[in-house]
Amino acid sequence: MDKKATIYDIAREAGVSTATVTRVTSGSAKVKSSTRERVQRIIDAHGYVPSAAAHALESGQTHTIGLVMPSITNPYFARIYSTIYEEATANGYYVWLFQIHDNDPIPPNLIDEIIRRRMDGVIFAGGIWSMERTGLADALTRLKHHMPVVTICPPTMQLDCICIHSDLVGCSRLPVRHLHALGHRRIAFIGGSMQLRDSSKRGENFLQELRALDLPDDPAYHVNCGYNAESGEGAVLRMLSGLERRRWPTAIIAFNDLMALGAMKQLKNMGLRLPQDMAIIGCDNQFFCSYTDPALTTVDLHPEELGSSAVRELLTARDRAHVPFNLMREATLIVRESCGAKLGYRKLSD
Amino acid sequence: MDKKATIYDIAREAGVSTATVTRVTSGSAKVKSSTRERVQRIIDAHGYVPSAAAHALESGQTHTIGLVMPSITNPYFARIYSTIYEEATANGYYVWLFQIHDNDPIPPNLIDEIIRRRMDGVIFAGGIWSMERTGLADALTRLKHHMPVVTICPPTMQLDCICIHSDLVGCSRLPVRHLHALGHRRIAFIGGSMQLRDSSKRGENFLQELRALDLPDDPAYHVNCGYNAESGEGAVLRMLSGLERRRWPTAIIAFNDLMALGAMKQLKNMGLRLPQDMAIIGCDNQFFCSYTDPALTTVDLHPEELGSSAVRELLTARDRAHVPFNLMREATLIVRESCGAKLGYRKLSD
DNA sequence: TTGTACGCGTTATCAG
DNA sequence: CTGATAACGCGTACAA
Repeated sequence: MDKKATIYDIAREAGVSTATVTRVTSGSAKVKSSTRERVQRIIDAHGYVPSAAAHALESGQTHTIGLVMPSITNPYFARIYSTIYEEATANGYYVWLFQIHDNDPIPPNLIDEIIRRRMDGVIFAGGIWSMERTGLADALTRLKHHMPVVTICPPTMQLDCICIHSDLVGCSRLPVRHLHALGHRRIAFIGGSMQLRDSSKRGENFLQELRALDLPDDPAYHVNCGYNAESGEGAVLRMLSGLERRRWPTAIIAFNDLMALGAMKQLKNMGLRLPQDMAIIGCDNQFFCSYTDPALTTVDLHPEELGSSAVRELLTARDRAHVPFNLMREATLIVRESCGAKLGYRKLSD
Repeated sequence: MDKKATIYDIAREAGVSTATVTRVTSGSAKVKSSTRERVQRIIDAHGYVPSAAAHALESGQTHTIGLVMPSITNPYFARIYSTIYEEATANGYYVWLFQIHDNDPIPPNLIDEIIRRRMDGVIFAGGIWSMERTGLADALTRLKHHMPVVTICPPTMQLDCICIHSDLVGCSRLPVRHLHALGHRRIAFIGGSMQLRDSSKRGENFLQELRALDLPDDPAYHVNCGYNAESGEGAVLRMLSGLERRRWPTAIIAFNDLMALGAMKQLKNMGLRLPQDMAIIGCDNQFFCSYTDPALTTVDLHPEELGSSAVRELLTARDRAHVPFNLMREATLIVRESCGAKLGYRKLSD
């Protein structure tokens, strides 16, 4: 951590101009090979590396894209981050991750920071619940003034930017149809922070699907809560203990796999056998789905593809006119054992 | 994305000098309040935010710390990242995450990038397996020339920097003693990429613990493999199918919870009851441990505390002489149900 | 309380 | 092939 050499030091020591040093470091222009070697030797001796700040100042580019999302402690977001990182790196960009907390407003100085750093673009990713976040719309508006913005979220708000999202309809339809085909009639839905019948696309779609199949649309079957394993436990407990046994649902669709995990634990604690007494479906196809007992049937939203598309759209956004648009990736049902489909199990329509 | 206003534009439009604009944005020095308001109005109108690059160039500080670690797709690292992020943010620093791939050498241009960006410090975190990574020592040496470096890893290599690590002895001792106290005598160890009896502290400690308790130290009980759930499945299958049933271990210690998860699945597939037929202990105390069936007994290495300590040490490193040292956080055994301790279950010493 | 002028480290342009 | 020099945007002495 001695005082670091600058391009001037290198130039002076090598007896050349700074321009020539740049020519060597950037590798591009023609330099007599003897000069190049001499300069390179000095560079190596000092461990000289050009400063990104000075370069950014001069070029106006930082080769950095910002990524704003909830904690990667949630493995769904970890997957999105990872894929964005890979795609960006492959294109010569670096990703800078900023975390926001669920239910908290977007910190205004976070937005400032992204602008201050003059990033070349930003991706906002967040589940449906965060889209109603205080300050989101303002944040995007400010950001859009400075750089291209891509969001990974349901197109429920008019965000006026490129929006890449998963298949919210399929995400509700697939599990409902699957359960219906297996003979289930009383199907419950737990999780999310949405108000069903209100703003949430996901909830709306679930209800719509139920109605399309002529299934009971009992408010007692909808538990509105968080989206982690603990909420899953609580949701099941609250729902079932508030219901006579004969009115219990025979299947539960969870907002995500985390909730399903909690729900399964609670159901087992209550002495229910899975999938015989209760079928369950999660969402996200997380790594642990194959390892639950029974293995969890779930919906894959293909977050990896959302992430890499987001990067590609962002990186090409500069060359296009600003035309906001939406892109959707279809959902896929991953059938495992938590509904009994593979056991040939079929619920009596009781 | 119009051309962005610079401090000059603001100054000109407000009829003041750039110095005054700085005084307003930095909020510090005395400015006549009428001037301040006028300038601020122009700033707001343009959405002007000073450039970090220019600032960094001028101040020599980026308020950025780099973090290099394996994919946060592994929830253990996700936890470390999150806590580092929080601690850094609380101190006015931002964290820039760089991912390295297991078993790959450290990409040299990654190191260049960190130096180029003139970060104020770097934290290297990585499990024991990555410490033998090609190029790690070189990378650290280069980096140390430019900025303070803190590593979160076992102090097995002479890295000559501040090293924060978890309790590798306790991490082996705790589970072995626990199982021993429950009556287990044949204890196996799966996972990691280490060569037991060789470089790995973790493996060494396990063997040492076995010997201290006079337990059989059978090479067939040590399966060297990866460290994810799939490896756990494979390890169990390979180990048990290579052994007559009467020689099977009665307990398995897994390198981490991921492996334990896979192991449990495989054990159940083979028709074993947990914990009656096989006890199992993981490591890391990940969120899913409470949700496995049976709930997984594990060791908590307190990665959160490692992370926040790392940040604190890094941020104060500049003010101290360069004295490399090690810091250790003790491990804790988290007893759940996968060994039967809570059921009062006690293995016959067969 | 405000303004002037220079340095921060690079790259690009233009001239040689 | 190489060198001089002007930006790039900001903060900070120093002066007024």
